[in-house]
Amino acid sequence: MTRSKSLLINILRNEGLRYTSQRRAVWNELKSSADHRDAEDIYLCLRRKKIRVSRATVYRTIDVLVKNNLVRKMELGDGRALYEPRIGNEHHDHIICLETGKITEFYNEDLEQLQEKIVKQRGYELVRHVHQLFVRPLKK
Amino acid sequence: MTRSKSLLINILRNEGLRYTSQRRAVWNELKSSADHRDAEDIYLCLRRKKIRVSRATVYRTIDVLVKNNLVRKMELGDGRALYEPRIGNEHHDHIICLETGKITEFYNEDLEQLQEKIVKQRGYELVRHVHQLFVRPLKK
DNA sequence: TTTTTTAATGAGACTCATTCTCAATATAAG
DNA sequence: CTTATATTGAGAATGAGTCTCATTAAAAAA
Ligand SMILES: [Mn+2]
Ligand SMILES: [Mn+2]
Ligand SMILES: [Zn+2]
Ligand SMILES: [Zn+2]
Repeated sequence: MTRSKSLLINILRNEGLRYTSQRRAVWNELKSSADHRDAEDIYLCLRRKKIRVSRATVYRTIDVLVKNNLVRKMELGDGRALYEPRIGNEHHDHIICLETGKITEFYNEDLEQLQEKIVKQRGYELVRHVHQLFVRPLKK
Repeated sequence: MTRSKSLLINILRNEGLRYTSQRRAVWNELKSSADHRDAEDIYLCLRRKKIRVSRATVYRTIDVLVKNNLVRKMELGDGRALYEPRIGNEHHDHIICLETGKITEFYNEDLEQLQEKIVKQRGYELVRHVHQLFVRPLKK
């Protein structure tokens, strides 16, 4: 709590930004999320908790958090972006069940290294990647 | 030419759809594309060639083509979807250069199989996947 | 071929997530 | 406490894509 509060303060200070109640609230909401959430969901949750914040500020704050690696953005192709906190949350990719909508996380070292190898071979350096596996439950 | 024309006719017939000049034009435009193109680009190219077609029809036709595996849809997270023909074009994934915007294609058998293994392990069957590597040129 | 049936089209209204504008407000420095 | 200015909220704007509906054109029927 104190840990991540000072985390946010430091990031804001570094960027020359102010530590406001809205930014604190958005980060609190996001960092305590178990699952992957969209901006509207965060906005509505904060409002329900009587926290005075606007959609614009939710979007603006999320941008700051993403830019500073506190939050990861993910797009599944349905129009709205999902977000998840990155603290205590190692890199992983996602399996999305087309039937239930359930999102499972996975991490595979070989896969990660293969990617690095593939881009290096072509004279590139890997900056980030998107890897999503859309699946259906196996029927037996 | 006759080959892919009858390809389109058969697909339309199968779906109980009509073979129209607009559908022919959109498919012709798309199938002869070397690179990855968005709907607006296709719309504008057809208009420039004096082909009478509307945006709505371009979108509707692309949907038919995607649904029938003549065209692949891809989203890079910048808001507009890109499309590429699938005939004479084996499965591949994409490397996107953040500096130049250049899109390179790659295919790696080990990677494809790893994905299958990963989802099977979790009781799923892989339906489709998105794999994009965002890179920067290696400076030496 | 001509007629009939019905799917397809075009123009533009609409949607919806996200971004922008700008006057009012709050933060942090002095 | 005062000042300078970054931040905020309300709602307008944006933009890719979808929808509506009157008109047009395939293609089946005659
Ligand atoms: Mn995740
Ligand atoms: Mn490609
Ligand atoms: Zn990964
Ligand atoms: Zn692949």
